[in-house]
Amino acid sequence: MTPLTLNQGFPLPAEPDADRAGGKRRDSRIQVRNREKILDAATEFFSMYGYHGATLDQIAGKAAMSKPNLLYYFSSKEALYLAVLRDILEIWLQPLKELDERESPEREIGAYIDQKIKFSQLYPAASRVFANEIAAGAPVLKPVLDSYLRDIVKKKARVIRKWVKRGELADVDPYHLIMMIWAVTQHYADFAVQIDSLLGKSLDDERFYNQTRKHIKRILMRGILK
Amino acid sequence: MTPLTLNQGFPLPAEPDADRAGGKRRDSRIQVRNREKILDAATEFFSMYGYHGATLDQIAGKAAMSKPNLLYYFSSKEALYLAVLRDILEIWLQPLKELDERESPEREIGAYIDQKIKFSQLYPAASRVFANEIAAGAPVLKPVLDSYLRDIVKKKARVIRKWVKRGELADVDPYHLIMMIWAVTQHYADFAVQIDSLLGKSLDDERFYNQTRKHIKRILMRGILK
DNA sequence: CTTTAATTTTATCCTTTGGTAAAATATATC
DNA sequence: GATATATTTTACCAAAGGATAAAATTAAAG
Repeated sequence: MTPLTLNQGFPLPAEPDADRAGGKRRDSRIQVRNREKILDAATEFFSMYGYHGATLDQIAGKAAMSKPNLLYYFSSKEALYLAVLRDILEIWLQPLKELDERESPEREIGAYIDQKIKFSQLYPAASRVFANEIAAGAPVLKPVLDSYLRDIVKKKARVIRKWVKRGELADVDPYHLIMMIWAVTQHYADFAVQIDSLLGKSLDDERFYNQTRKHIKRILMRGILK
Repeated sequence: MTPLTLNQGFPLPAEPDADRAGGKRRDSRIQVRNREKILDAATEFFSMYGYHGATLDQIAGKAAMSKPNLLYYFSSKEALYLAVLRDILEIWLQPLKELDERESPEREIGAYIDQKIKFSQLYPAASRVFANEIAAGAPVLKPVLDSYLRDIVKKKARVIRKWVKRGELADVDPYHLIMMIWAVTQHYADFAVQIDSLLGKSLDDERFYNQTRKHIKRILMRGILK
């Protein structure tokens, strides 16, 4: 059970030293390296088995250390999960922040799609952890969605609306447009297995990656440009 | 742990009496009702916590019976999960099968989008279980994806290609098109929490449902029609 | 070198959870 | 209503898994 009760406010964006208890020594080389190894392993297993399904033994094993050793770096499974999510959210959200109303929508939205697809290519496991968290009802991320994400999206919706008003974009709903882009780009990471079954391809294949990218852009752009 | 080893062939489509052991009596009224209650409860919890995170106690509780009683109807957690997946796949796949090359792409693809969005509205939890299974690497469904689904999609890709050849559709890749439709329509079920955070709306709201449906169709259709 | 602090290992605990056994109760059939 | 069968409950078990304590080892500082 344990339906995750970490909603005690999500320190965002990434406060340095979020976990380490008191004011210990500074990040030793080994400290940094081990935390990274753990986070990588954790991302992999959380993405495969979800929060509940992943075990500290697996993660510790993959990170080549004992479970108590892992717990030396992250005080609990939940703390580790939280750290993973924080890292993901950071890179996941970055591209949206860059939408710039002073540029053309063609250029800006095109670049946005490119960046989102790139994220799916580079961090498919991270994408799945995120998807999992949301599908599970966002037990941990809910507060962030309700505040941080909400604000950014609202702001960017305004940018899109401006383009529409200027007549540079068809009359689309900004929110639905953003969600369509999210949906399509993330799909290639979250459903990679399915795509592999159907096409025998993955975004790792640079050829397929580019074909996918262009195809998505073409259809979406045709759909929204005037 | 227990990374799900049920890949011993997936009896599809839905063989009657897949689980019940020998040749017992026929489905009594109570048999049917209880199985249904269990499947509903299981879908809910699998969708929230994933296969590993959901517990038989939770599911049994929701279905208003004891855990051993549940195990009387489904021989194991895995068997239950499999039954849930089978039910989902059935309805998930149905609409695609109906794509008919003799009709216009506008009508057929439009209808397909409608049906997929309807599925997201009616069975959001089921959609999330499915998404979860795929994101987890499809430990159970992989064989089905590789055979059954693969064949159907291949067949329907041919239909789409025919439309392109006839000049009724822009030059789109059939596979990417199908996946875009899946991505966008499922997104509204799988990421419902996120949408609720950003918009305060869900597909349960008939108004929002229709707005979403029309919006998706408009953009996609503009993107692919000649 | 010592001494102190950081890191790792070993042993262990306690709860949760999938699953079983067997008794008890209900339901149906003759 | 007696007998057989189906359903449900109660009591358990063994394994897994998150977490802690404390000893052992390694690294750093003076």
